[in-house]
Amino acid sequence: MTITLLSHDIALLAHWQPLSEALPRITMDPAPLLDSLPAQSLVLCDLDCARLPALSDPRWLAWNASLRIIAASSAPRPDENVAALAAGFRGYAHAFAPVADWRQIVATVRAGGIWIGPDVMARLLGTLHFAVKDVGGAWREKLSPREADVAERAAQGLANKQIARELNITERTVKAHLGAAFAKLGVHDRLQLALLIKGVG
Amino acid sequence: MTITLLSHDIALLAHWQPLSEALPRITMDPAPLLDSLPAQSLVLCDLDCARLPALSDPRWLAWNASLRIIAASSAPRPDENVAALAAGFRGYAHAFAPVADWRQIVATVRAGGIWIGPDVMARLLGTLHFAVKDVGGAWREKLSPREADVAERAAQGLANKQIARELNITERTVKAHLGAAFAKLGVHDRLQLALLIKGVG
DNA sequence: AAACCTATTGTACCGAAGTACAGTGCCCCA
DNA sequence: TGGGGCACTGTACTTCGGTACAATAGGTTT
Repeated sequence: MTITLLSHDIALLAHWQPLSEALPRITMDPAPLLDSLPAQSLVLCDLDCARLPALSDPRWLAWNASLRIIAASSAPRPDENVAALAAGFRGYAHAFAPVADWRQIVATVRAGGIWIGPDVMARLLGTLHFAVKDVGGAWREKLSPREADVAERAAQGLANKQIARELNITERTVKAHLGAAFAKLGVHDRLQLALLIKGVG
Repeated sequence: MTITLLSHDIALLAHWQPLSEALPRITMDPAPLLDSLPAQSLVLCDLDCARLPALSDPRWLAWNASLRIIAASSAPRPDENVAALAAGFRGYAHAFAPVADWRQIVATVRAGGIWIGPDVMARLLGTLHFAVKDVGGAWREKLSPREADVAERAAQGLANKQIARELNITERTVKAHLGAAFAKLGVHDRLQLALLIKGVG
């Protein structure tokens, strides 16, 4: 099955080339092209494309009903991601993501699925009050109980001094536990620790 | 990597056989088996399996925290799908979906993703679009474009020096933008900023 | 023209975070 | 009876983050 590549960025077209057997279609005005594609066609669409309707444009709903369009953004944002999915896009990813990732995304969509990144999935789950807070909780097993206590609080935004008070230990001990946690988890500071523990980033 | 197949339906086990190099584990009581599997194991679990806990059973949360379980149903229903995701399952699909589809689902989950069908995704977005958008995009609108650039990178764990290099500005300017972002968003440091932007905590 | 927002940079300072190099005491396992 | 992991603490140090008090310049609004 051929893939239609839709972008005005030569570098991006080159990046995507390995995904598509056919040559890219060159067009200055994307709308008529989208209208003319056969049903079920797979399309990679660069959202930075000139003359592209806004995601809120109802035409996207029509196109996405007959086609399978994956959105690409050179600067992905969660809100744009959600808007794209709401507009019916089958996926949303960084335009210059590794080709291997793009292959995976394309394969998922081709199989009738929707590609959704961990970032947006985390928001969805959080919004739904899903009790999956410890999915990805492997970090805890790598730490001693006390280290986990400290790491958890640091990841919530507490200062060392606050953690010390809360656990009835000195700030020095907090630093010791945190340092050990950094080493064991392969991070360098509490922010990276938080992103790891919270399963984002 | 081996895949554990969990079903009491001989026909289904045969259907899944091509997915797994190893022979299926035969068990009458699934719970102990799930307890004993090594972390990160990939499991295909037939929800029609006898003696399986209900999806609301908290043990699923524990299992899904350490394993990667994909639910299969011979009669998929959207509500069951949502319940499965809420229980932490990494995917939900028709048990006798084509093997090619199952391969795709397994690949997606193995890559750390969650496989979600188009129908449920549409329902999720239909009901949650606005809530998610609020969580995900509100902060950006409160900041100037440049402040948002800096804040976004800080929330990813980059140091001021790295951000400065990336945006071709001095570290001082990064600090200025960050300070302004802190004030506008009502936080006091980059960690709280990250938690706010990432929509966690 | 004045007021305002934005983007940019400078110097200087303070406190928090993180690390290096220690030490003590407890418990468990070989 | 060691050795090792864990919990805890100390002093001293460096680096980073954040703020205070500035300045310059381009753009928009009133």
